[in-house]
Amino acid sequence: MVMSPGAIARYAGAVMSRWKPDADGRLIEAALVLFDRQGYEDTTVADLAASAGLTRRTFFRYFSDKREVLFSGAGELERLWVNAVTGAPKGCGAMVAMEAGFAAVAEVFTERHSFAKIRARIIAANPELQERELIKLEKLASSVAAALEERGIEAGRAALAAYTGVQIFHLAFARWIAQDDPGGLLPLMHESLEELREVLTS
Amino acid sequence: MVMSPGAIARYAGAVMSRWKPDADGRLIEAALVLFDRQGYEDTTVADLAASAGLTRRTFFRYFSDKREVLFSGAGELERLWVNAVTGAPKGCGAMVAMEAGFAAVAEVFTERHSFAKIRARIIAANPELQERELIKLEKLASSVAAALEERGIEAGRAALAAYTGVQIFHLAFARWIAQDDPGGLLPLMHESLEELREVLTS
DNA sequence: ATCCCGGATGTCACTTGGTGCCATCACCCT
DNA sequence: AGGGTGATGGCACCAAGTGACATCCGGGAT
Repeated sequence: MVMSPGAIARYAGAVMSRWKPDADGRLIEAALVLFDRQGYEDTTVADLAASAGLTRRTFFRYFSDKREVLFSGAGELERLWVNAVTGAPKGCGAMVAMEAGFAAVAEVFTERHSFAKIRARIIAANPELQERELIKLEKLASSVAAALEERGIEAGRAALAAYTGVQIFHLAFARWIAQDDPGGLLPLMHESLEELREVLTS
Repeated sequence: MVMSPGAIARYAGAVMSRWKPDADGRLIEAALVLFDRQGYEDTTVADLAASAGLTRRTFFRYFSDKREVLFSGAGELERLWVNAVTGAPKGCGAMVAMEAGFAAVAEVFTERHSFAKIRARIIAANPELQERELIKLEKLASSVAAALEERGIEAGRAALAAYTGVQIFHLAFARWIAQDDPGGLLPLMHESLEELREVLTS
């Protein structure tokens, strides 16, 4: 299981507090287990909260809604990608800067292949969750586009590069989930991008 | 206002029935007006139903949920695009077949510019509606990909062409909404696609 | 030691979206 | 005349969110 920021902080020598530590992490863990076992629809927020030793009201203090418990990692992903784009070698083109994000993202996912598989299975089984996933990708693309603009790339080209890059990531991620090699995400992204270049120019 | 299928059928010589005709059309109309005037969140389904002379329960017989009342056209859009792809000249490449869809889609939207503007304003103001829009585009892309496969195009290339085409449509549509020329959608789509080719190969 | 403050949690009431079930009631067909 | 049909209304109910307030313990200030 991936540790939440809170979990790490408390693990690192914090004193025993009044409440069991890592409430958000426990909620995420409960969600993964229960959603996968009995389905998203058939799991109530009260179920999740009880499984984590909390109440409904407290769940909504950590996550703005029931779907969000599966998407807490989206912010981190966005930060990673944006930083990679921002830190790409000065003067390189839009797509090259974009691809710097590929590497950063692929690396962080290699240790989470089995986690990602379960999560993907849950999401694939429910349209509400797919909607949330799509809007997270949209947000990601728009942030990456902003990072490209920051590098002096014209807005239109930045948007095209960013949205296409995220689209490629999405597709490659789906292929990566469907296979068994946890390290194969980066090559899949590059292959997909090459394939797109081919399709567009043929 | 765009007439719903029911409205057209009844308009074409149907006899007076027990109920006021075009219930779904009235609900859509009410949604456009009320969502725009007082916001999506601050409009209840009961408000919409009352405005159309119906009850909450009846609303949910026409639309599976509150968001869906703004997306009844998605099916028609998908049919149009898929038919265009299927009917494209035999033997032409993936992207050329895709672009046949561009023309079909652009044409149907030229008469709905002001409608589309209002609708876009409503959607832009609410994340729930943006999510629904994104999943409709996803569904559109996947159907177009299937239509491309039907033409003998390999699955991977079909997916890339379809998702990219829909992405381009999405971007061009946003630009079209932001301007005043109701006929300019098709050129915008082609320009955006050309721009993408340039970004990808530079 | 006492007091107070702050922050994480619990409790409760309430609105709204969404659904299942049954009643109604005009129209149509035989 | 009578029965079927289909769109609608009414009602009860569950689950997702939300706002307001109470609680309760640890830590710091006096």
